[in-house]
Amino acid sequence: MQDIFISPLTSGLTSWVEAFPKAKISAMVNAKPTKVQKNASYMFWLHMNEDRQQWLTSTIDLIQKKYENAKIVVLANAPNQAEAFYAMSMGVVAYSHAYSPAFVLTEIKTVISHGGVWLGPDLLKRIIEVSTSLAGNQAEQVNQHLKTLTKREKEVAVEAAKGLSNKEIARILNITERTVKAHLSSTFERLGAKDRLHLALMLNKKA
Amino acid sequence: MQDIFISPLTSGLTSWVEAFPKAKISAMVNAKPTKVQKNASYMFWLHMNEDRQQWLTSTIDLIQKKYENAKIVVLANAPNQAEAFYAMSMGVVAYSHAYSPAFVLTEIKTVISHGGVWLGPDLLKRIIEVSTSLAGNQAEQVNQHLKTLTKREKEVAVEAAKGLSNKEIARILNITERTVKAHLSSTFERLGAKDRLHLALMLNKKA
DNA sequence: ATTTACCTTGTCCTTTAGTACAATAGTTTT
DNA sequence: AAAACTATTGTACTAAAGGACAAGGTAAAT
Repeated sequence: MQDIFISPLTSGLTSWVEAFPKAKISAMVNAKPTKVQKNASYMFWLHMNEDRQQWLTSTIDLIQKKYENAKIVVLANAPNQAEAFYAMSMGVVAYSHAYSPAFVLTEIKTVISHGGVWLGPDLLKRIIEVSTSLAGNQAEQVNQHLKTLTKREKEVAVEAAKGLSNKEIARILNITERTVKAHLSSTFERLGAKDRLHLALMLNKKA
Repeated sequence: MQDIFISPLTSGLTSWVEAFPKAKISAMVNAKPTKVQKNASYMFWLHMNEDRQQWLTSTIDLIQKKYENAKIVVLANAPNQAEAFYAMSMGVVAYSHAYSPAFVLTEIKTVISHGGVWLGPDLLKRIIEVSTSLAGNQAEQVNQHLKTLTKREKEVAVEAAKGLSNKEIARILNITERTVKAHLSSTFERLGAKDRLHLALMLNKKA
């Protein structure tokens, strides 16, 4: 696998060289690669200075168009979360500090070449925090709530949380509006919700 | 670093043995370790069968209490996202399939021992999708909605979306309850919301 | 100067929501 | 078998919510 560092620097950082002595370093991606072997695989290490999101976007686009299956890693001078998210959403498979020591770089390469994705511990931790409080765990938390309810209460609760009125809920569950109220009342009590709006907020929670 | 596999199996899977021939395998964590060297570092590989969340929780707790700085990895027979999130939130530093090939296990160990955190590509991809679509997009969409409202309507709307009653909103905005209703009514019309619950769902949307 | 958009508040009325107090009947647990 | 939990529905009442109709005041745009 051929490593190519794209950086404004004329010579690579020492850690890069240490990790990958045979890597190429160039200022920009060769749009018309002279010899793109069929089975050759490329790993691009994009050196990211601040305020180059424009450049990042177009460069990644270019690489993805010209080089099939190329792995793209972003090395940021000043890593930041938003940029990392952005890069990953474009298909970048690793995001790390430009001054990461050599062993981290080789580690990254190991992970990447096995089809993995690499993020520094801090970032990953942050992502996990974010996601656990959001989507992933959301289902969990909702379940946590719902599991304290009886079967029927659950059914009523989820409909109510969608914004349906008691009458509508009654119709689709084929019970009386009064019964809906009964289930909702006990639901409120069990979950400590003040009313259906709070219930909805609990079950649609994003925090 | 001493590797300890905690599993109901009497002998480890072949990939485990291949990756770590010198690892110990035991059915449970030794609560009172006979010889916990000061500087010894331990890596626990918890083999997770389905429906053992209880066990997982208590085991992780136990390890964290008895072994300082121990790294904990979960190997799941049937990996699933919710469980992964849960485990990571408890401080587990890697989560993977129990039948991961040996090279993945060593890869995990490499990453972990350098202070990293390891997740399989699928899971990580999912996490990234989730976080980007949430953290980023959500605010956008809400703004989209809010910007069609007047200043005052906005203020009322956000309070209503939190679950406050008209009376409460009136108090904090220092206006009459009637005025709150007026703002809400026009808000409903502008945003096409049926009532305050729908408004809340719109403004708290997680998509 | 006139129109337009906001903010404010009033009264009146209808519809929902939610609770209190009860009751019947099936299921599960102890 | 008795106790506890669940599902169902009734009547009645209180309190919000939301709309209809109306109107006075301010500020900006035409």
